[in-house]
Amino acid sequence: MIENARVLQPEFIPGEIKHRDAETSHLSDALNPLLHGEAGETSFLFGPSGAGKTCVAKFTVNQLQENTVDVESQYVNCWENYSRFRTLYQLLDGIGKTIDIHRQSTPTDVLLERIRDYDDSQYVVILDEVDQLEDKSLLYDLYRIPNLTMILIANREESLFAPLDDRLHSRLSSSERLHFGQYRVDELTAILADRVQWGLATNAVERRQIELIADAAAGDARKAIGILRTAAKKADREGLTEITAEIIDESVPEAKSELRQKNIENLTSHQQSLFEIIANAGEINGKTLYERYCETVSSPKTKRTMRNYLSKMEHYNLIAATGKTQGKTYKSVGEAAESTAKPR
DNA sequence: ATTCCACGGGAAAGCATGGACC
DNA sequence: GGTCCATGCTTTCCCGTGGAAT
Repeated sequence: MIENARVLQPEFIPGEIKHRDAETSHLSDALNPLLHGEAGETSFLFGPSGAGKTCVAKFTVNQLQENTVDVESQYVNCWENYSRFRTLYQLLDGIGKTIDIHRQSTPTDVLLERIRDYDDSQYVVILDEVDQLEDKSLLYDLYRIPNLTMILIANREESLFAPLDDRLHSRLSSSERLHFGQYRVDELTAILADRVQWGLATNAVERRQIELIADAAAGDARKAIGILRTAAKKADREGLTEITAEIIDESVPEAKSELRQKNIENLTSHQQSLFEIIANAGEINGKTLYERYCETVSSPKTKRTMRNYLSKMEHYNLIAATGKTQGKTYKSVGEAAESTAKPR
């Protein structure tokens, strides 16, 4: 059934973008100076997840690079590279200047300097999930590099601007800001239909079933494609030639837990046992959680460290914390908590 | 009003790693 | 090779804050 798995991957960028014409042309205007060898304007892309921000950014930059030679580009996910060093390292990687820097024994200043020294060509940089960046002053440093153009992506405008200091605030306030809304069901359906056409065998799924998926995704394109991918794989496994409504029904929660399982595997063993305790308890307060954790693990970390872990897990949306101070309790996110928290 | 204690930020110690030097 | 040093990352220590219990 699956003929081209690549187009079902979350990072796939199609050759044309549907239902984001205004955003795409707006961003492409901001990048226009690059066609004449000058730096583009700093742009901000805001909007909920799965609204096409990353896709539009990558697509527009790709398009730009097809029309001009002397532009380098790099995409950095600041969620994964949240430290100043890691982000800078990725940026250097984009211009092939990481040789002899693999080691950590290089001060971050040197990395920044090396980017600053680079003036072979214009450099476009997409910083995704930029609100996750620990040290926001990096944006200020990057902003001051003449031939560097930044495209900054974040979920909510406030979450990015609130922690910025005045100096950066005033610099960036004049930048281009693009707000993305959620996709409507018919828009998602069109996006999915394309993927179906490119990636699946003909007649593998009916229009009505595509709408079903679009509806279940609640405006989130990434989620929609995830469900489609899961459903197609499932149908393949079961030897079906068509994706039925039943398959889709089963795939919706599966697609969700797939991502979740991935996140869980990224945790250290200590974090995993914490997660299991929370999942099994349903809801638990900090004190008893720490007590049980100490019983479970052979050499437990400090209470303070546990809190660090917990905030990280909250960050990953694996658990949710409610209440403040004394009354604060933790619980795992999602219904199928017990089934996903299998010991390893 | 007072005490208690969880929370979370910042400083500092500890750890792993790779480079320079001998 | 062996030793020391620099660096980023992780963990711990320390402490102010503020809500809850007494």
